[in-house]
Amino acid sequence: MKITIKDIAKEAGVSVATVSNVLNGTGRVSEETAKRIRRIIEERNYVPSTLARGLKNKNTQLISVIVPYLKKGDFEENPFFWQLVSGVEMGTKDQAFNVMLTRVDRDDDLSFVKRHNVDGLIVVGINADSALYQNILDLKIPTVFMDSYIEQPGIYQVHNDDLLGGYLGTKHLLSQGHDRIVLVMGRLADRGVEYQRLLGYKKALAEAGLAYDTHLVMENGGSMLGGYHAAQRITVLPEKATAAFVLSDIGAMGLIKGLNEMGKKVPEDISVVGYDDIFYTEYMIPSLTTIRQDIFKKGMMAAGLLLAQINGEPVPEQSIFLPVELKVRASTAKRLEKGCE
Amino acid sequence: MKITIKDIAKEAGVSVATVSNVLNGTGRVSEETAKRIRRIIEERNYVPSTLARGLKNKNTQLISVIVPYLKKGDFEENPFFWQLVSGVEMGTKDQAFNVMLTRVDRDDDLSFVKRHNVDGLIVVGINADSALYQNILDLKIPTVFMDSYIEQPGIYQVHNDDLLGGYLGTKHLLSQGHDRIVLVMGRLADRGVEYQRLLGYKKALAEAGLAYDTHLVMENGGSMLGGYHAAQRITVLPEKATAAFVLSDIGAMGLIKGLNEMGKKVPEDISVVGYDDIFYTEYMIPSLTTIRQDIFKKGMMAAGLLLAQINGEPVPEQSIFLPVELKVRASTAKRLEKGCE
DNA sequence: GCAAGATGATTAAACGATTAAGCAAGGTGG
DNA sequence: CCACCTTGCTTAATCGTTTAATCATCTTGC
Repeated sequence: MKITIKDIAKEAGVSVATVSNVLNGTGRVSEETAKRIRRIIEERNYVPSTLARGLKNKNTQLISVIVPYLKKGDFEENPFFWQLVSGVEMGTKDQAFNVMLTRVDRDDDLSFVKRHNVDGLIVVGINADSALYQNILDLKIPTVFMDSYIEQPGIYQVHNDDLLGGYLGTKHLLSQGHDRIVLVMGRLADRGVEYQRLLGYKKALAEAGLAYDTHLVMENGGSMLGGYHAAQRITVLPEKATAAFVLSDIGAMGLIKGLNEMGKKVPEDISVVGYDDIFYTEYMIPSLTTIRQDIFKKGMMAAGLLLAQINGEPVPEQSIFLPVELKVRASTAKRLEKGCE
Repeated sequence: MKITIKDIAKEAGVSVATVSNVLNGTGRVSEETAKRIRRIIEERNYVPSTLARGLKNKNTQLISVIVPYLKKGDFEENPFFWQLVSGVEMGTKDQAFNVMLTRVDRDDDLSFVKRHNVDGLIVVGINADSALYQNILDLKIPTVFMDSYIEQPGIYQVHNDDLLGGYLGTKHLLSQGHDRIVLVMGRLADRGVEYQRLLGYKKALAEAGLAYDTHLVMENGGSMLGGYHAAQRITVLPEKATAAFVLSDIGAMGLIKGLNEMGKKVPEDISVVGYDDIFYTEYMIPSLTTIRQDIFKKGMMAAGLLLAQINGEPVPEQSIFLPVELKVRASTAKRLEKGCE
């Protein structure tokens, strides 16, 4: 049977109010009494219940990370999320907050937020035009969006500089002499992370005086399987391409696998750049040139931003942009003359 | 301001007890009143607070998954955990339970369990001889251990048949003509998953009439970096080995990378078998022969077992063993005559 | 026509904390 | 010496829900 504040009070010969006061450092309690109570708390290994506390105070020291399902009932394989969630968990650790992990589908209900009186939300990769987005806003609790590029004011957000990422990846390939660069992405949209990266891609092309060719942009390549299928599409292109920029590392992995099976060598025949720098890119064969974002750190930052909001601390920045970095590895190489046209 | 049971009661013109009764289906409420109350609940979008409910009932519809840190402050990169946690989350979904994710270090305190009145625990990969294990047992709440091979009776556990896995992997290599098979593992112990797999390895060797050679067993190869370093150790072996069985896929990936850098071809020069069948093994180059365990399903089973316990349902099996399966892919091949001695 | 049982509701205590308000005892100033 | 302030505690209400106990009506059987 769990030990409560009453037990402590009884043993110390004081009222529960006094115990509560030493617990919260409020009110006037003599040092002598306080010491005695603290000793008993220690001895009895008493931990106040957040349930009872939360009922009174309207806070639960619980935040929830909301991660979308890829497809109904299908789980998102991208290790990206694991790193992110690990970061969030890390970011809450020293503040005695705990993390609830919730995977939601587009039309899932969010009643768990009310039910559990969750203090705040970290939402990953939700499009601003989805019904889910509105449902989340309607909850009216502290929320941080990650990788959402929401334009509405007053929204707390954390992202990386995705436009720069798209630019750097493309620039790198251009600098190696590639001028027909396939862009493999998940879904072509007019917003969101992939859109930003697309803008970066276009910017780099424009700077190099190259035209933006929609034939080179391939959708449904965000997953490993999607990237794999993109390999075929690349090889049947009317005009040969010598490089591909895949907007996710897992997609890049799939693509390289597919190219391999079709007898194309990476990077000799075709260079590939990924995106994210998930944990194993260095160990791929060939190791993957990619745009690094510090995913773990991003999770920690989001947690920090959320907790500050919850604790009512002044939070100046409403939108945090973290840097990205080009990691050049073995999957990209100078365009060989033999390879062209 | 959150809407409470009182608001519903007032609007329906009844007492809160009546509302509570229709909420819980207990007590006698006329169909007419019940219908009216349900309508109002629907309209007002009322969700009862688990906080208040839990305070009275001693349950919170919250379970916690406890995942160990690899090192202090360092996050465990293995996507294994993500699949597992996803499985657990999936397994709780239809029962309105939520999942708290907690990464704990050996000496971390578990007070969050008491604080949040967590209903149950799913614990991954904790050794039975650790202090953490005792601390968890001392909490005296429903718990399911995964991959722990605890011999104490009365403990609920879920694992795969790791001995069989070790056996199948080794047998496969033997059947391809390899007779010096390196075993790369995390830590040599006398218990736990790796020990079981080691037993399987030994069993297969014994059946083939081969001696168990401790020089072939390499520790600290559980991580990607560990596997990478094992490559060197393998190549300097006094008597050449033509195959390696790595007890984790990420270790195998590291090993293959290492071998590659040392000019050794997989599988031509050396065959490699992994363990787990994490999501990308098929996309590795070469694709990885491995022992498949259905990690997602394991998570779901663990959740099911835990919830049954929490709900007081009769749970006959205290230890669930899930099958494993050998997935033969491209990282293993027949031993070439040129390769021996 | 009346006791007894059903039916459908209400009242009130309880869960484990917090916190405003109250109160007793000792100290201080005029 | 008395009013008043401190100090250190207690009392009691409250948070949102459940549930045992109670109660008022209405049926029903005899």
